[in-house]
Amino acid sequence: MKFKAICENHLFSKAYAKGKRFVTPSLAVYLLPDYAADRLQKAHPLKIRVNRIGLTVSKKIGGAVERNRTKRIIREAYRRVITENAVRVGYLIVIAARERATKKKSDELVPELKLAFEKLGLLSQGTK
RNA sequence: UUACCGGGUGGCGCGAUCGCGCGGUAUGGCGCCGAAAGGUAUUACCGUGAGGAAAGUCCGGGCUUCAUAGGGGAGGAUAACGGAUAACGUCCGCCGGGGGCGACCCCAGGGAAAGUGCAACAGAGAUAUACCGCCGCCUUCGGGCGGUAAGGGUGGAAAGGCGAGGUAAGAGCUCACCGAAACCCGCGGUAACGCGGGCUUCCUGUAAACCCUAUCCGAAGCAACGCCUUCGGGAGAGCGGAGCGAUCCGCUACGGUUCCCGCCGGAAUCCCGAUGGCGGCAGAGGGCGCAAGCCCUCAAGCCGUUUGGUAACAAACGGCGCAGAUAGAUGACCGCGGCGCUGCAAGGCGCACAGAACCCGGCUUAUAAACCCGGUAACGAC
RNA sequence: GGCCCGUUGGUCAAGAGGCUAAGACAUCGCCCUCUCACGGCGAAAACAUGGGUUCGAUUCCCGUACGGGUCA
Repeated sequence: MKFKAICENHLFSKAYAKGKRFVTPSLAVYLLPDYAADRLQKAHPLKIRVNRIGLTVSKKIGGAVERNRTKRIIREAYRRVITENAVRVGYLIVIAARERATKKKSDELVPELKLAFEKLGLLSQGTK
């Protein structure tokens, strides 16, 4: 399951400044409606609306190995959340790792991420 | 057995399920994003996918650009000698010095006898000196003048050490022995150097102070650079000569491998800047094929064997010939096994340091547990 | 990814081989004042780290750690 990544710095800044925020013990999630969603939907070969997602792991977490591993675990948790639940699309999602995330297994992050998505109103009513 | 010394291997393994990057084959779309260049799916299968340090960026090389011969200066690096290497500040051997009972380890290890500078405090005096002392002379008996580096004390360093002669007292002033340094001769060694002899001299330390000597070095770096795209800006100058003229020639401003000399360019239309993109970036050559691709050969490199060499290394033969991302691909989870710690046991906990970014050769630093080889000392046994 | 710098009290900083390692602000104590401020006097407090050169290193050389700048 692929997802579109955020790489521009200004989108991160917007998400931090204007987006809705929910913080769990090991993650901080920022959500902002994606103004470019319509344009991206047209660009997509299969005409699917997608969420754009950005991962932030600061140097405070550790070296390159630790940070890569943390990003992989968060990505795995995100993948499982969106396959097990129906998630509304057309948003910018920035997930920042807090210091505890390094030691977690991906099983433990799934409920956290799901809770955050629920509180932010990302989950639609119908189950998949 | 205990305590060490030197070198090397290695960097947990296997199997399910889900998932990722790249390449390929099929499937599939001809749409969409973008100003353009350019980019792009879905699904299935196959192949492939991080390190010994990928790190620090401390050296060396390839590669690329700077339109350009050469010489000099400045600046930088290195420093016994011989070799290895594409090259190195690396590696090997050897010499000298220092440390260790020893295996062995450490050393920016040229020149202080070319010149300059510096040596605080202490001390009389730091490259030159007379404070105390010793000796001679004078004396108003307080001391003064002269000689003296043997003795005292200071210091990291005080005119080589010690004995005899010598002297008023002393002094390499003279002599014997010892020590050090330069030079010459002989022997050994490719050489640094070592040993022996001769002669001369007795000279503080510091060059990781300036400096001198020898050798080497152009500068920048893949964010280099090349091409494409769209846009913006600038320069196409002056003088003299030839020619009816287009134009040509010379000089100058100016520009350039950054300073100087010299040389080149002095307008081929060229230069500068911005925007985004592709290449550089995954070796080279050949064959087949419309193409995608497939096959063959060879290099760099890696592994093994043999030969040469004390060794670094070289040569021959055989095999392999291997990641290419762009918010940055190897993960998650489960089971079985391995090793270590803990525990009577069941079990529990842990398995390091750490992530390629143009590519190589080194150095330095980080690194859990385990294994292998060679050697030393002490003790014990035979 | 490349290149280039820096590190001295709590903070800003001078010192560039030897002296008690300046100075300012901040802190603390005393004086001044009815009290506070200002002012005066005094105190405490530092050379990032491991080696090397040197008689002697904060300074010179090498390594390490940390921090910063710059190039699209």
